[in-house]
Amino acid sequence: MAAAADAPPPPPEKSLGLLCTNFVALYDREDVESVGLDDAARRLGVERRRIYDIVNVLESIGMLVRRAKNRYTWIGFGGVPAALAELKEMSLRAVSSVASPSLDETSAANVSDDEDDDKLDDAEGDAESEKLSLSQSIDNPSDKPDAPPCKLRSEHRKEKSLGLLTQNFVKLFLTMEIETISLDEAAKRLLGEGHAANNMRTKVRRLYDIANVLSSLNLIEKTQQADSRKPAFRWLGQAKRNEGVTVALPPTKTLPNKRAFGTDLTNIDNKRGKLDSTMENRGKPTQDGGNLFNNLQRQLGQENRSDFVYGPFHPAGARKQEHGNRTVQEKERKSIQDWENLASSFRPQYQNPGLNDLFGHYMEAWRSWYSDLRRDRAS
DNA sequence: TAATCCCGCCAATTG
DNA sequence: CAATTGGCGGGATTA
Repeated sequence: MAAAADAPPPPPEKSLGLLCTNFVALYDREDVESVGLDDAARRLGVERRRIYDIVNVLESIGMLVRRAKNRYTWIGFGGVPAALAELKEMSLRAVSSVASPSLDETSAANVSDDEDDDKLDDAEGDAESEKLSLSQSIDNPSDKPDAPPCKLRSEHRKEKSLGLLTQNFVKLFLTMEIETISLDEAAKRLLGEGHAANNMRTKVRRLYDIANVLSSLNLIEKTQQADSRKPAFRWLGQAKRNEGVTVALPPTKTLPNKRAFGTDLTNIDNKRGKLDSTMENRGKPTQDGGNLFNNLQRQLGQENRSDFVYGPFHPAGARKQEHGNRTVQEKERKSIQDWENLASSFRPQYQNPGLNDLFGHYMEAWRSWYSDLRRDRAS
């Protein structure tokens, strides 16, 4: 019972969407590079489980990278373009079916789910390699002497992961011909052929979660399906079709173009819960120190002199009503295909896997030491 | 009532 | 083995 309760009563942000908004507001800062799960859970006042949900989808979008147990590296919105480009390319690549190269609809990324299927598609370009484990020989006390199509048990789980679902969901938007899609439809699409009725219900439930998070990031927006009144989602993010890349990211952070003074704190609204004081953002003087990733990004950004193009910022909670919209409504659509290049610049990084790994470990150590050093006030 | 989606049990995975 | 991850879906909330 240590007295001292300093931390202001952990704001009870319940909905995943708001939670995500707060999560971003909390870590999307120049001086942030490491994110600890326990820390996040504590700061946001929610159970650990919820943090996993957020972290998983953010990672699938390139805003975070897992560094170690309980530890993630914050990349921020700067990592989104690259991830999206990767996803887009990935889905375009998968257009080829089994044969007959001529005549293709280029429609839809085909991904299935269910029992067995899906060809593993790892996340963005970056060291990846999950197999490599020989110790994973827990199977087979009998039969299946050989089984080429035998998926690792471990993969089966990943196939249904929130992260993968998120990527597939996004891919859908990046390749679709229509601009709006309902969750039911999305679920149907993502479920390939195997109609499993009950399976679908679960899939949709997951999509609700994902949609909420993506909405809070302003990558999608809930609308009405053209004619019918079915709620649907519209893609707001960048990297659509073969166009350049438009951006509609929330303000705050990245590039000191113009210190947008106060005007941060993107958490408002309180649809579900009743009232909430929302977390307060203490203006922390960006003491900063070393920040490899952000620096790297800034550097690249400088090289491409493109900067971000902040689109209209949505109230983050703009569910449906939005009268009294006093936000700058610059529908300006600046296509910056340079992002594509930027994406390429990121990928190469370290060819040598071993080196990459080493570097990773080194970073991890450094990171934990650093974060440990400034474990926030509290003692 | 139907559309949403919070909550947290408990099974995989890791270390 | 304990701890960390995270499917999954019952059932509470809302629209």
